Amino acid sequence: MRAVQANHPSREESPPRRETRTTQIYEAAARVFCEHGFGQSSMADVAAAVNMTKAGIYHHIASKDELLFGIMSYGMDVFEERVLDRVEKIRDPLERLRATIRGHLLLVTRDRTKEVTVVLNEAHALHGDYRTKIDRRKRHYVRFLNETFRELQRKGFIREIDPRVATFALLGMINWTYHWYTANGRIRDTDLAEAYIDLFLSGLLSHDQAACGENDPA
Amino acid sequence: MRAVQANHPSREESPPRRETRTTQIYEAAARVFCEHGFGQSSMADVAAAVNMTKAGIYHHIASKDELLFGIMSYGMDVFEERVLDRVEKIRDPLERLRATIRGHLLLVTRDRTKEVTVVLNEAHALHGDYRTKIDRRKRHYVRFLNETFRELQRKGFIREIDPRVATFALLGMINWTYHWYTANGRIRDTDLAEAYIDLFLSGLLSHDQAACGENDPA
DNA sequence: TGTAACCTACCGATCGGTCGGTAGAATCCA
DNA sequence: TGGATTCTACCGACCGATCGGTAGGTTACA
Repeated sequence: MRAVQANHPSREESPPRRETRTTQIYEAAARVFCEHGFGQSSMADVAAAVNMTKAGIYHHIASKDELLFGIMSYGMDVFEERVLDRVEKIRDPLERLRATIRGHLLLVTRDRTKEVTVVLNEAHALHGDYRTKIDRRKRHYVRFLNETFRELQRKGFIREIDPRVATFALLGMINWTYHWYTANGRIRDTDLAEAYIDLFLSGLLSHDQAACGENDPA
Repeated sequence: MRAVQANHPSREESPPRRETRTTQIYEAAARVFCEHGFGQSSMADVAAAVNMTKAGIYHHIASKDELLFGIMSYGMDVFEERVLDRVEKIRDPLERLRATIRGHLLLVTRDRTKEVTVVLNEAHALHGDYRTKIDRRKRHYVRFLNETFRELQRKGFIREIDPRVATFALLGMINWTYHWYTANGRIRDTDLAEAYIDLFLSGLLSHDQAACGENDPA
């Protein structure tokens, strides 16, 4: 009943999320949904992941759908708080783009917040109002990227390319990492971020043929 | 009983898939799984999509899991037949890469075969032997890309970069398109393919800036 | 003593899957 | 040629299990 906006963590509070039982449920549910998918996970699975009974967690949440929405809302909260809100303030569009790539990628690779991954993975499991609300926040980010590319183009930093193509190419590169990246593998996430920035801005081809030669000594 | 390998379309037959009832079920199921997700779709939904009863479709398939595996196998068949098998023969690594990007992207955007999308979307819904088999085929493609990047590097066409990073960046760009691309939108898929090739190889920066522009203000 | 947190026990609905049965086309044998 | 037989494709009815969710009691703490 009440839970929808009362219980889910509000945006004003800062990164160290208050550790209530409700947030524990959110976190555990995010892990479960992430591993098996929303449709394949039962509420009993979620309950077991927090060492409670199914009835017990229904004291804290209103429904399975609302739980998913709460998780995604929190995922978007984290993204906006830790990435979008900060980079939007950066004046220089090129530096803004670099900071965005870095911030967004590190958020996805540092697996603390499975909620972010759920946002990417279970978009089609949300319906109605819930879907609309999350989509609106996503679209804001897409528009921000589009606008940044347009500005870069106006100022002559980047060559002619459809901003939407650049936007979705970038989002694909970054968001896809949750399919393959493991934190304890051989690739450090900070290295990956810089490699993606470099790859996206300068491409893959050698610059030998360019007049001034390359400026990054490997 | 028998269905597992007897019923799913074999690889030797060419693109125009024989239109049996079984393949109709596969196609309809792929559409349903694609729209609502595997876990959220019931066998009754699948049955309704081919105008049959649930009992009726169980005459053609063995289980829901086997149906998913069959769909993914067919998706991989199509990908290998129409893309991988062809580009593997190309000698020149740069042209091979271009052809791969083009082929792979057009397969994802031309929405004839929802089976390919299911492979991308429902990987975690498969288990055991089924999972292993699909994963092996995917890994073959990843290795092919890795190897191509390594060859490009050896021959000096591309600059120093971890081949795995390049591989997954490329896969992300391409595979992510099914999240946003609509065939009847304003972007033609053939244009998108060339734009991706260009973006991935040459990057985003204007060429006059790329090489001699400012040093990275780290 | 009140209230938040949590439990056991249970609900109706739906799930994946199976049963016995049947219409109609194909096949076989005389 | 034609009746008997078999096979393919399918259905309505149903199964046990599990689903999301709830009613009402118990416990712990203020």
